[in-house]
Amino acid sequence: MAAKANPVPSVWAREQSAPDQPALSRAAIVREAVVMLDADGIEALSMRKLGARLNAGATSLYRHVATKDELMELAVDEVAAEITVPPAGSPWRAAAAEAAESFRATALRHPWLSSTLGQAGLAYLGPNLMSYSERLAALFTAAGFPEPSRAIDTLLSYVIGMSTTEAAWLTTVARSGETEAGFIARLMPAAQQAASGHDHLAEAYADAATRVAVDPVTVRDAKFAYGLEVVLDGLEMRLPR
Amino acid sequence: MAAKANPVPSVWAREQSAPDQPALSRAAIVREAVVMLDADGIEALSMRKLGARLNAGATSLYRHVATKDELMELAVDEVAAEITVPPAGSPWRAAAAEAAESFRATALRHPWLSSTLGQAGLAYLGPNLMSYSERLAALFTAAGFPEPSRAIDTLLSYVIGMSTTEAAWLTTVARSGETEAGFIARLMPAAQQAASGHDHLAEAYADAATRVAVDPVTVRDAKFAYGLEVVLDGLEMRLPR
DNA sequence: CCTTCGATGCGAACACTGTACGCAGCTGCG
DNA sequence: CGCAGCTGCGTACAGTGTTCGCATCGAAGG
Repeated sequence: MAAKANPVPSVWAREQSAPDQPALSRAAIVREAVVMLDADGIEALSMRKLGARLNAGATSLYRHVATKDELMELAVDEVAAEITVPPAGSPWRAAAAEAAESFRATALRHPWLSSTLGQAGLAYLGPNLMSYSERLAALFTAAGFPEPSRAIDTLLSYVIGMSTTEAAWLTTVARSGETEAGFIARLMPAAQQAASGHDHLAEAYADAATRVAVDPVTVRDAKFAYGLEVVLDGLEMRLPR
Repeated sequence: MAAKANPVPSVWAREQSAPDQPALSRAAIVREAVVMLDADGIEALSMRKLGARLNAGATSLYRHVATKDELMELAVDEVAAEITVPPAGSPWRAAAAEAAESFRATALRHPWLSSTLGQAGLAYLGPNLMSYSERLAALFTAAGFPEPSRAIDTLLSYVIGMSTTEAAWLTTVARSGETEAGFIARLMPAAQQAASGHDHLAEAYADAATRVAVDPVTVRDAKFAYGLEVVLDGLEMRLPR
């Protein structure tokens, strides 16, 4: 490995020159990548297809983006701008809930976000992610948390975990071409059979099946809300009284 | 490649099936896949390399496994057997904490587990995962939770979210070839620069840097434990008294 | 004993992937 | 005008998952 002056070369250090928009630019590439990711999922994005979508050759993209991983990091930061956090000083609990719900909404709008972010650890340092973290830190500090970063990590872990599995589920459903309720109905026999011999599990599946048949979206919303309240209750206990 | 094109076929030259290794079987394939995943990470596992490791051609594996995705599902279920859950009726809170910690330990032992599981949604129905869910359901039901599956989903979301980012972090560190503290020290300048202008963030980074320089493992353990207590506190409030 | 048959291993091939390299053409500056 | 550097891209390489048809082989059936 070549030793380098800058210890950790970051995408964000290199600034893009021309802010105008000729056909091919980093901004245009990232924007189109997000469109493709949203439409066809993470494994449908290839440099060649992305290039074709931009009326460019595959290898032309490498003039503006060092590698595909870097492109993914840029795409994550692009959509991270959509996550909102109420200003510091807002009533804490409602504000935290709002931030969490905004994260979930963004993650469901871009189903590749959660898993990509989760697999990145803390290595993504894009400006939008940084400003997002900063706003969260400001909110929790103003609320009076003695260890705001701990509280934030807890909330984010819950939100990321729930959003990742939810997004994965929705992706699977979408790929099946069926409606969510229909897909569940088709999956049910296999699930029931796998659960045979496991009493609690079988019962839970049966319950879920009847409830979900009514309105899967509401069920998922309620599930997320339940866990969110649990975490917020736990956090509130850490606030100095 | 240098397959011995033996010019003089002889009964004696032909090596006999050695008993040293079991023939190709689904179990052997999955076992070796887990070994490779643990050693070199998820993107280093290819059907060809796995076949070579088993003294078999790449395509031979397809006699026992339908697809690589199916192989991953089998691998997940294989290591899922390592996660322990205390028997139903154990003191609830300690038992739940124990189950969560066992999950985390398994996820860190097999850093590909969390992300693979998260991306699968609820589609994995292997026997070990089912029995794991069943034991959790039994534990939470016995504890008296009115909606055990909700409580379980909450706890699991937190644990999966935290473990995924932690495993990703450790993978990144391992790939750098440095010690964890050393990697952090090298990453710090970039992080500080990215955080410039974000006051709370910069302070949080500075705090983390000094604390982590002492012992990163303890810091991560404490971080997980904090969030776990938060979630358990929130859950305990849902228990009828 | 010989024959048949299903299961198993595998070499070759296909359609992809990410990316390095070197050559062309354009643009803007001296 | 000349030239330097930026931009696009065709080609190529080393891989990937997976399909297909052929060879082998152990056991079962006559």
